[in-house]
Amino acid sequence: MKKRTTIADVARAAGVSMMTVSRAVNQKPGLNQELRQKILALAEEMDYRPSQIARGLATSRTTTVGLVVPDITNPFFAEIARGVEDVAFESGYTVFLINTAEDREREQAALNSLWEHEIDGAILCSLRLPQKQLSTAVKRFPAAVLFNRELSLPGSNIVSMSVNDKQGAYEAVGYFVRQGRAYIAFLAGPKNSISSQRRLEGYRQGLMDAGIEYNPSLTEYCLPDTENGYFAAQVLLSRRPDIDALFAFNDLVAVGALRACWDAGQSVPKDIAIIGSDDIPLASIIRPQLTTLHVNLKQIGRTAMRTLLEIIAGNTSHTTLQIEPELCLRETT
Amino acid sequence: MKKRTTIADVARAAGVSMMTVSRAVNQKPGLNQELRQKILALAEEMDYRPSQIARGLATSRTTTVGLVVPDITNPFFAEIARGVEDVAFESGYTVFLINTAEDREREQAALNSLWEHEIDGAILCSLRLPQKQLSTAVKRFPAAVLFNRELSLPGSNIVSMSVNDKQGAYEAVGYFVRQGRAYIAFLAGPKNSISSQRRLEGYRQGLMDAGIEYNPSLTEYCLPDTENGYFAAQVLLSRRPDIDALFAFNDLVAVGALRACWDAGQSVPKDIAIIGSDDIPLASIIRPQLTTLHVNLKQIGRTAMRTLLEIIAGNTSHTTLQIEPELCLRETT
DNA sequence: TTGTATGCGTTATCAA
DNA sequence: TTGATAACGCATACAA
Repeated sequence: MKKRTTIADVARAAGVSMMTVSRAVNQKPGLNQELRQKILALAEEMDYRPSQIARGLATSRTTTVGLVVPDITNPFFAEIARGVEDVAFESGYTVFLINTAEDREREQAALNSLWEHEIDGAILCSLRLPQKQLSTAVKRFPAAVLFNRELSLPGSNIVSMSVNDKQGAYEAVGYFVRQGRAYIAFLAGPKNSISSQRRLEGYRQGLMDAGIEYNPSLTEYCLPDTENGYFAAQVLLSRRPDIDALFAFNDLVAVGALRACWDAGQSVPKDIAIIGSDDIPLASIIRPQLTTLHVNLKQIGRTAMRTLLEIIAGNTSHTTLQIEPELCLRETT
Repeated sequence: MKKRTTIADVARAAGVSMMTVSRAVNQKPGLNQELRQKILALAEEMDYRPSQIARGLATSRTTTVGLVVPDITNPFFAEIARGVEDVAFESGYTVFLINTAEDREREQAALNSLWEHEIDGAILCSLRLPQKQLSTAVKRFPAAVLFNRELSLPGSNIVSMSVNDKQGAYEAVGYFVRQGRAYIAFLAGPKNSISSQRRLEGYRQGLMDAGIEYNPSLTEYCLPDTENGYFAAQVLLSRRPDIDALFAFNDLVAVGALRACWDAGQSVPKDIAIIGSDDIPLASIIRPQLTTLHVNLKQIGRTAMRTLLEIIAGNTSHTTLQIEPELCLRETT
């Protein structure tokens, strides 16, 4: 590894002071044009790159942000991450990625780590941490965007972004009801997930408005992947063979459920209709294509990062953002 | 945002010098046991966390690593990223994630950015940058692991990890031949991909050893996703309706090809057999399940990060690592 | 328009 | 076993 060229090296070579080099490099005004050009050329030639570490210490801005997700192998978060990183990159920011694996201790550790690294802001997705711990952790950051998790705090450096899960679930149930389905099951995802709780609300509301009584035996929790969706659906189907519709926590779970229906000899959508959530790429790759609640995930990521940049810049326009899912009809309903 | 507690604050509160606090916090020897405990308790109580920025400036170690991938949305890289991050997290490292979108300028910018942030090491996946630029960029890092890209350099701070793409392709072709297939096509992925070139070699070698002449009209390049795999397969099928086997750059492309076969009225595997690459989760989710070249992606990520840590620690055990893919027979052959 | 002094929070080095 | 001082590379505040 080569030793870094420092601002002092460039200054010496150019026969000027460090400050002059600093001004040239940072596009600051108050500096002769040709001198600026000369310094810039020299810096380029000497392969000079400012140390963000030193700069961070001097300015307490690090041009880094943190992105915390449960699991980057979940396409839902991968899409969001891509959107976040795209905008960050365009804006000169670098993003720390941390997976929490749905584990609270890891969440806490992630937050601590990001804090130690003095990030300029954080985008926190689907955190499970209790309100109090989350609150104190978030307050340490100059800026934060919370995705799928509310947090009412004084101060304008936090904004919450959420998918309207309740409304989405409500619409899914409504669609089933209009199809004449009567035994509507809910594969609820992780029990401590906020999204799951919200969808349960929408699900129950939907049933109620249709005059159907809520029955807990039609709800089953599971980890949000295909395999666990499959098992949970099996449990559901053996407990309640009369199920004729199934709303799933996400598309991964929905696909698992689809397999379970097949293996149980049920035809989809004839015997059982299925609606997933999120519209990840998989939803339109598999056959039958999955009816699902569509949201533009990459766009959500982009918006989250843009919002974070606004907070950092001190122009917080809003304190909460709601994304409305859209029922996308395909072949499983 | 609260102001950070510094080591000076703790030192003042404890009535000792900053160095003593530093020694306590960093588990360094030469310090009275009860004093150490007292300081640690105080630090905890005062919510003190060392600034990695300041520490980085003082030690020129930042406990950060960079991970560069073409696209985190591609499950292949998401799985690897998860493995990398898991090990990094266990080891107290935080990882910068950057997507290059298969774009050389972005690759170069990514490498520059990571360098500015003075990462301790980098894991670079499937870079497209020309040898020379890659070489000078990589030399700036204290340590680097190159995945699916060779680079022979003096110095022992670089190791290359590769999937044996050539062998994998060779085996896929061999399997087709043993099945009695004669018109074996290759959906080659991105033209400037190293993996693609290697697989082409294995593909040609496989044909040659079977006494089949290589014909360029049976090879088609495409971006490595399902949609582009679909289109490329259509091109292939209309140009050569006699195709009876198809080896794909990756599973995403293979699934696209599967659809194209169906839409062309071809039955899989009866009329056309398909073998994918990588064995991403999708491969066993779709029906028919995809025959593919299996590699343990998460494990690759873990190994990459462990290797990087070894280099950083100065115990480089090897300079190249080869991963052997394993033909995993499922329902498309 | 350019330069000088100072500090950011931490650790290395040397001294006590 | 503990502490004082310098240094890491850069930018801010102020001076020339």
